Amino acid sequence: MVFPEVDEQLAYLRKGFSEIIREEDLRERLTAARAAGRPLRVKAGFDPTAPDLHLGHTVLLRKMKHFQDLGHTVIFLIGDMTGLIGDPTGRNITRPPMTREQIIANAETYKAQVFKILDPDKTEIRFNSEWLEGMRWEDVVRLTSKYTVARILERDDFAKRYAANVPISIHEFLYPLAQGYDSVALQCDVELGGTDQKFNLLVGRELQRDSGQPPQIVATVPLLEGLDGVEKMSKSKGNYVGIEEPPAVMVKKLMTISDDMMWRYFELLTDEPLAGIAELRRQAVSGERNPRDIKLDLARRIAQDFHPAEAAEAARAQWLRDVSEGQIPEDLETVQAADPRLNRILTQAKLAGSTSEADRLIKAGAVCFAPAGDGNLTAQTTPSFKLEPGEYVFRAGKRWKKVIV
RNA sequence: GGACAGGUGGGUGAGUGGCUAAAACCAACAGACUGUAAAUCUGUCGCCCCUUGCGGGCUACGGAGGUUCGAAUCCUCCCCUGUCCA
Repeated sequence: MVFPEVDEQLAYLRKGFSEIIREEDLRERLTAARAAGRPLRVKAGFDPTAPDLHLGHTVLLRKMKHFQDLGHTVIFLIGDMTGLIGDPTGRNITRPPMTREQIIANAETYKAQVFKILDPDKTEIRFNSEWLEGMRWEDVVRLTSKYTVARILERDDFAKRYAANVPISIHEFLYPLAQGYDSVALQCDVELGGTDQKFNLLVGRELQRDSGQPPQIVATVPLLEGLDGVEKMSKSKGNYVGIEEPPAVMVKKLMTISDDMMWRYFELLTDEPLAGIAELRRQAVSGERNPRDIKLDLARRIAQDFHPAEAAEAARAQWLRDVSEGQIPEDLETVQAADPRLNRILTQAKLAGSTSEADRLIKAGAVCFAPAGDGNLTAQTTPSFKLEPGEYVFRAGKRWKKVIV
């Protein structure tokens, strides 16, 4: 195995991490690995419950890929023990433990998604139940004795919850230890994770040192803000772009980010070098290029990571046509409506969640329609307005449907 | 084991017998303005019905009962959370 020069590797790896603990150690480890012709073992852990990946996850996956590009081995660790136990943290929701079958099914879903970015030949997929499941009570107690309550309470989110009198269950203390133990079991050289994982990642160093292994290098990636630009991207917040979404949806969603956010997306989600990003930014600020076009190009590039180039380009063109020029979109979903009253049509077409909501939309002037083929949409603000039978194109706010009445 | 505090709409959080479908803020949705971005302004923001009216009905403040003409608000029991003491 031949690896690039250490300096070259370091430069390639550095971009996109928010912190590397410690960079000198990484240099040393890279040097030793190169001399021995041995790839580094780089681990990142994933939750078995969320096999629906979005761009937020890809920030980390992209860094994993970068290690692979340099010839190193990446361990995609699925923390299935958590899933087997069931996590009662969420207050009102009792999350039932997952069955082994579910976990295996989730893992398959992961593979399908993750290999859009990672190189399968350089990826080991592992489950932490492999070593955690066989531990005896005695082993677990010994593991817990390696850490103190005071130290574990240093973890930011524990500290905050403790201060705010928000419950913390004992088993939550066990997760950082389990995660750290994973590094011991896998003899990791490097562990990657989000900045929110820093504490857990550092526990791995302690436990490795304790068992006579050189402590792993810890590298954290920033958490990607979602489309709203404020909260971190997450499915439950609805501010996400899923990597399995069609290119047109990706582009449409990405175009709603603020101009400020797009530089961050460039940095974390594309391979554009920092100097290139700075140049684009200059062009936008100076008015040399319309920021919209730069954003559109960003959206296209991101879509292209998960779809063929032609599809991404088509999505870009479609956005311009549908959204920017305000034309009636093509390929509208067609729905049958049995009741000819306007508010019923909206609920039947799922343009509104309830009749009450439909009434509100209509009164707010958000609804207009036209017979199919006729480009002149007319607004209608009477909820019980009855339509003649026929085929119509409907718009409710930003959403469109074709409806047969 | 004992004493105390608390559980309200997607979130934070007011409200201690009728004026409360429930303040305020956030989120969300819509309209205006734009590059259908952001920001800003305006409106909406439980469900259902119609003759769409500042209309009518139903459901809602941890759970189950009770008091009352009337309860998120008072009482009883239960469940959950936190604090202090042991």
